[in-house]
Amino acid sequence: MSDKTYTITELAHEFEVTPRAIRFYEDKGLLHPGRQGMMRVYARRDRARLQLILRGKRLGFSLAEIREMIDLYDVGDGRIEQMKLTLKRSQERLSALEQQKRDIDDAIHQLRQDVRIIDDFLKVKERNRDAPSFKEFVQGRGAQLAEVAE
Amino acid sequence: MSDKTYTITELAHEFEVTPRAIRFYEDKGLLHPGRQGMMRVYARRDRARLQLILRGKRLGFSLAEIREMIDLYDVGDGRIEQMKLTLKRSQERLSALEQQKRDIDDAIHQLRQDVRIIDDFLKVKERNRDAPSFKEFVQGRGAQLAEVAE
DNA sequence: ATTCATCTTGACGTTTACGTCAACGTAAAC
DNA sequence: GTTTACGTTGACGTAAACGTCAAGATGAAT
Repeated sequence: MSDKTYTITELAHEFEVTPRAIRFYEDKGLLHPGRQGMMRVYARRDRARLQLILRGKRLGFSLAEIREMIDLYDVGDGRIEQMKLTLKRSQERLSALEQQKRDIDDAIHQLRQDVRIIDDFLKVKERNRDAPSFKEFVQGRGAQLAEVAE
Repeated sequence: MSDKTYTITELAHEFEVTPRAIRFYEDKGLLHPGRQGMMRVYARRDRARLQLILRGKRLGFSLAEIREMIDLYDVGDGRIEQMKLTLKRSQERLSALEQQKRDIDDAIHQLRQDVRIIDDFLKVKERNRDAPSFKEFVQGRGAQLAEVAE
């Protein structure tokens, strides 16, 4: 059951990528769709993989890295040593992702702060045409704005 | 006070990039260090910018995107209309980052789950040489593993 | 039978983000 | 004064990730 299949353009439309890109992922070993004559046939599994690929891209990973990640799932019923290696690699990936999460949390935090400062400044200016300059306004609020702006 | 400066190789070592890369960022308008004769002189501000650039890269943004982000800080004391635009752009960036955060949270969640499954499986195997196959083991634990593996 | 839509496989082009020389300037060290 | 260390500007090379034709196969529609 649930043996639904997709053509390449169906998937392309659904995920807003070009068929060319999908074939390219196959060339690079990230997808292995079935064939029906010449045509590629994508199953549920391939769809799931494509989702993984695109999420990986959104997170800034290279196709080679994404391939490594996907290969972790291809353990099948390999030997135990192989699975231990997979486990180790997975844990390393996890650490990298957690680092990235810290990066993004920082970025969000700072950007929120800066957005707020600009917003506040604009509000002040609205009711007081000759309020302090932006630079004075920024000083003492310890934003990244003050560090990066000249 | 705090007018410390850096040479290009100092920064390169500190952040583990090549001088070539730093010059490249300048070519692309992401940095504007001072000069002392021929040589570039990097101040606190430039260092902060370089940090922003590298964090942006770790998050998978292109240099062009990072430049747009940095330019948001270059508002200076521009006209109010300009600052309103900056505010809007910043809020859009914020939305994008929040989307990315959801992506990464998902990825971390799933990877943790999968790591746990593999770990459990290996433990079972350790005390019971002819335990169920990995595929059977995975079934019914609803991991992504089951979807993506063939 | 032929037109049309959709697929296929090359093959070459393009953009991004640097790496890698080459040739030269400058300032301190011997 | 010349070697050494570090800087500079081109200019060309390259890997990744596709885009963009070109030329042909296939199956459904007219």
